[in-house]
Amino acid sequence: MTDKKIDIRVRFAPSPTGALHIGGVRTALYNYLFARKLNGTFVLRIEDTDQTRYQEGAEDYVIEALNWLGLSPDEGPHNGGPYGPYRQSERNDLYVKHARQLVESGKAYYAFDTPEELDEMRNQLQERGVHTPKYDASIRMEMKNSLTMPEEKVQELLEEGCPHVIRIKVPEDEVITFKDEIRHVVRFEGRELDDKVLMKADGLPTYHLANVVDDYTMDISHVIRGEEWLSSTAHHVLLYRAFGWADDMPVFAHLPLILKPGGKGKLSKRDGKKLGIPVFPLNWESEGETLRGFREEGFLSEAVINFLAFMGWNPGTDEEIFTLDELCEVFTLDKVGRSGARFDYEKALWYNQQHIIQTPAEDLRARVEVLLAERGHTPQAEEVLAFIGLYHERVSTLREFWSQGYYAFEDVSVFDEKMVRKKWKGQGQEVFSDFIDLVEKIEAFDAQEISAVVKGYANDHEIGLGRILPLFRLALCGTMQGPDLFALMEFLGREECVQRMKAAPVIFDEFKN
RNA sequence: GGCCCAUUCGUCUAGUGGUUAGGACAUCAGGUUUUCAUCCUGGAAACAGGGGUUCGAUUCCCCUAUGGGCUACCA
Repeated sequence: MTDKKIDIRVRFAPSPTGALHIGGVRTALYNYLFARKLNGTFVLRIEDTDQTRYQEGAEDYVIEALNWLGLSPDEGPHNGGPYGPYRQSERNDLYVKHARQLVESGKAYYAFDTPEELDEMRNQLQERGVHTPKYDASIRMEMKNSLTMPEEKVQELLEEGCPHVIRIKVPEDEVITFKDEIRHVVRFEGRELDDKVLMKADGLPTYHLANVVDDYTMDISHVIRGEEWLSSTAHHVLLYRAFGWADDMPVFAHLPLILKPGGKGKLSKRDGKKLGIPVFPLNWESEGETLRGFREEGFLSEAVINFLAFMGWNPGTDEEIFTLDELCEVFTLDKVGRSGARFDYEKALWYNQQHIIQTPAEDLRARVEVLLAERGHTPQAEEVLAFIGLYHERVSTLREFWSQGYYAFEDVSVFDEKMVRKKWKGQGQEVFSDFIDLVEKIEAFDAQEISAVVKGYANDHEIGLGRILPLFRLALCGTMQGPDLFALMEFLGREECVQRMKAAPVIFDEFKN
């Protein structure tokens, strides 16, 4: 390694082909943690070399997602930096220059084969019994390229604008080995590798070329990416060698993939829809449908981070709950695992619950207020805080503040019919109106006082709490689940409580019929 | 099919040449609670299989099986 690589520089390099999915977020996270831990630089680079898959808004989505998660890049297309531009579509001159250089030095060549000719080649090879036909050393001398055609002819074709690509000329008898931080030494034989396209017919580079040129010119010290890139790393190593940059190659670290919860294969963007779970950080509108994100689903970014960090990494201790800052302190590449991890939404919910509990109500307020405002409620800050207090330890997502506690702001819309039938009878039913009168007369309407009065009365009249309290709850909430009854009554206030309790018998009687 | 990577409870994982193989989620059973949740206690639950190496392998090596990735002018 030369001197210029002593600084830690890592990059996250998504392509703007849609919403960033959770596997990409995990890759970004590990890059970020690694950079922070070692006082390095975290670069965002947009790999938009595929015009056909480009999607409007995807780049903004990536940046918004990273910002929400707290993984803001130090350098990138939106905030610049000394190594710009950070969009590959704006760096094309660089790729063209380097590709030509490779052709001139004999490490790459022009190829003029049409898609039809390539198909034909593959078909022929398959007929000869080759399972995976490749454009490689064994066949390249039979194709239409600058290796097989006279130089004048090549020049002529180039000048008349004949569609062509540039392919790497893979050295047949070279052995490619490289050290992976996570998988140790990986080895490939040159004869197994195909002559990958470096520059496409549309004049843009493929991932392989752009990636290597950018990582080198941006002084990237560590390439931390998904395992799906492990195989093509062989080509990347060849490219570094061809350019004469072998001594400045970044360190590679290939992360285990995130797998589907139940089925086979890696987690895909479709799985979210199929399984009803979020697989994106933020909502993403596409073709008239909304793909749900963790944020909109009611997750705290810290919980998503914590959950993701533990998919393929662990701190080596029993501790499980970490903030982003804490993760930055303890993260190391050598604690990253090697095998794929199944996406477990249940565990994600648990992390979220833990983080919600850990977050002060005041810090939750803004997001809960949004939730309430969506339903037309704009209570005072103090009231929101009291509401949060009621449900703080009971929710797994922020959305559950509403689904569990809507009746704190609106009339009960659903009554648990089965429970009503079970409880609206006998002694409880007989004395219910006595309790309404009792509640109506409580002076200081706070949880402690209500509890004392109600319990005292029940005790004096030998009424089982189990007969009367469930009716209170059903009248006020419609459900048997919920926070402490007396705290809830305090929140609702005397007037509201009495009103609901007076209305209840009529509703309850209906269920009886 | 070929190449590459991997393999500890259902899931995420810790771990060591000699351990009662540890934790967490989920699950089950108790306890607490006016309910549910939280919380507490406890239970069930794993080293893929076969060969080696070794006094001894879950741990090291090989093979098989299984899983995953790649195999595009996509990244």
